[in-house]
Amino acid sequence: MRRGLFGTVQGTIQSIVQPPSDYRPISILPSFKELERRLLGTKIESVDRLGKRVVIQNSNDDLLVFQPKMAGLLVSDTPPNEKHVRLVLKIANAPSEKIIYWDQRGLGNVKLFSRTEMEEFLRAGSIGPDALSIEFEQFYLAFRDCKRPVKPTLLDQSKVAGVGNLYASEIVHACRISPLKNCNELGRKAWRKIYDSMRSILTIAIEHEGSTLSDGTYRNSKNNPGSYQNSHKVYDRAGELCFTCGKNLIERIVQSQRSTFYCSKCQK
DNA sequence: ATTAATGTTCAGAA
DNA sequence: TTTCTGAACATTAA
Repeated sequence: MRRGLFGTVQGTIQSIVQPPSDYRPISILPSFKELERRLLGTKIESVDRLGKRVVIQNSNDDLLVFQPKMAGLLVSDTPPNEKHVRLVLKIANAPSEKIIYWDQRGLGNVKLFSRTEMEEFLRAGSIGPDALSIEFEQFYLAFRDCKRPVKPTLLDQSKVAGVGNLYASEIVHACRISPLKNCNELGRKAWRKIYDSMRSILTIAIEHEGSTLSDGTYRNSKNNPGSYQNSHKVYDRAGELCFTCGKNLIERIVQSQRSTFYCSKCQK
C-alpha cells in the first residue's frame, strides 16, 4: 500500500491542539482530554489506510482513527485554510512536525481505540475487507445475492471498504455494466470484471493522489491537488461525449440520493 | 433569495 | 435480515 508522506512520519507526540473555532466541534471520542492522556509522549509507529479511514498506531498500541467523510483530510504542513482546522498533533523531531486534521464541513470524526476495542470494532462488521486486499471469492460472495442496483451497492462499506461515489461510477463504466443492473442479475464473470476494475481504478487513482473536484476540497498530504480527475471517464461529465462509444452523451441520474454518471449506450 | 449539489455514513424505520 | 430515508455541516453555483 502506498502511504505517501504519512507513511514516513516518525517521532513523539508533543502536544495536541483543538484550535478555537466558530463552528460546532467535531466528534472526538472518548474525549479530547483522553487523547491527551493516552497519546502525549508516545511515539507514532505507523500511519495506514483502512478503507476510507486513516489509522495512526502509537507506541502504547492505541489506534487513533480519523474518518474524514465528505470534506476532511490530513495534511502534514499547510492546510487549505486555518478556519477549518479541527485537530493538530504536534510531533517532536522532523521529518514532519505536525499532523493536521482539516474538515470543511465538520462531518468527520476522530476516535481513539485500544487494540482490543479495534479488534472488537472490526469483528462487528460495519466495515468489510479493504478493496485492495479482498480476494475475489469473498468479494463475489458479498455481492452476488444482493437485490439492489450494483452502483449504490459498491458504496456499502460493510461489503468492501474503500469505494466512494465517483469511483463506483468509474468502475461500472470500465466494465460496460449498467449502474442500474441489480447485483443478483450479474454473473460470476461480470463480478470478476467489476473486481478487476475496482482494483485497477483504485490503484491508479492512488498513484495520481486522488481526484480534486471542481470545489477543490480534496488535497494530498502536502495540500496539493490530486490529478485523477483528469482520468475520469464519466464522473462529472454529464452532457459530454462518452469516450468509449464516441456517440452517446454521458447522463447523470440519482441513485440512493447520490449522483451516478454513465453511458446508457455502452453500459448494459 | 432559495434550492440543490458536494470523494459520507449513521440511526431509525419500513 | 435487508433496504430506504433523513440528518449531521459548510460552501458554492444555479
